[in-house]
Amino acid sequence: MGRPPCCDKVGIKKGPWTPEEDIILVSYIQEHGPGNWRSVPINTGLMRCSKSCRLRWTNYLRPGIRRGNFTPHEEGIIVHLQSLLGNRWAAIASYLPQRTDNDIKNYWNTHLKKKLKKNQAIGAIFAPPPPSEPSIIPTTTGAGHVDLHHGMIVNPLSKDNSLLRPAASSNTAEVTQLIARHSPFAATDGDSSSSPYASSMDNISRLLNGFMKSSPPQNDAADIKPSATEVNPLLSSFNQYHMAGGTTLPAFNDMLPSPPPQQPALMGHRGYDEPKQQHQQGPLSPIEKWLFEEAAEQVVDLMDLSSDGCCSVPMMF
DNA sequence: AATCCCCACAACCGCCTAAAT
DNA sequence: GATTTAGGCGGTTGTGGGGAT
Repeated sequence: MGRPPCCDKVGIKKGPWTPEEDIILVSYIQEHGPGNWRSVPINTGLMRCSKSCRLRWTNYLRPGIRRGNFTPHEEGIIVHLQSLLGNRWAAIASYLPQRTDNDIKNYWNTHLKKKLKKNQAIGAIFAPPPPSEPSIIPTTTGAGHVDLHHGMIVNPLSKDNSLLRPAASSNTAEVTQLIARHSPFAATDGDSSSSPYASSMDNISRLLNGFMKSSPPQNDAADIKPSATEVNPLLSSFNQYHMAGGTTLPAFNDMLPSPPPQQPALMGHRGYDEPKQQHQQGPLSPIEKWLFEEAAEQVVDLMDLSSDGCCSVPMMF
């Protein structure tokens, strides 16, 4: 009794969103807040299905997301989390609050997977890994990882990830802190994607600037800093909305102490109470902790090496 | 200059889950 | 408890841009 596709109604527009549609959507959400997506096309007159509206918002228009230009640190985090969680992009994205699952997924598929393959090949020639090393990192192309609870290899692509879940989220606070240690966000300015259109805050402010001519020049950076709200009136009003809803647009560091699901306040707006099935909070076992920290250090270090454009050291992936 | 090919990414599709009825 | 449906997520595809020929 599958649910029929929501979008096969006649008259539903598909394909790339236009700035005009974005304006309509943003305006509506600014007024009503995200959620109740079914009513969005009805109330706005957008010829889009609700799903498309939600996707457009969560992946591109939602304030606080960065697009493109993944830093080596982010790459490291993604690679590591992917090895831990498998292709659970939403879960991975929850640890990179400024990134969307779609973006991470795309980046993985187009860049990181290739890197891994390439460097795996190089590694096979130059630097065979010690056999006893726990293979929770770039072991591979993500074809397997160690289930921390059961000490077994789990295929993340398997439909049944149930074994993995507890391990992956056994202590999200610690995981978050660990990642925070390597977090690029506090210090690094991400610049916005080079894409011509469709870039989150850039977009929104651009859209809004159409209405508010007096908008000051803004940083190219799409990253959210507290000051961004001062220069971006829309963002400010978004913040007001978020505040009203019990959330705000915190700097990444502000979010760190609280793990998912509460952690990424932004994530709340995705609607994704990510790891729905997860969050069995509990202390990391010593081995988990060791594995995780060890792995993260290695990945981050390696990513640093690889980002230097230095080829003298064989990389892990 | 024209054509082809490859890559990156935005968007769609279909399945799953949970909430509502 | 069964059914319906909105929302969420991961996989996949379509398309435009840029580089190679």
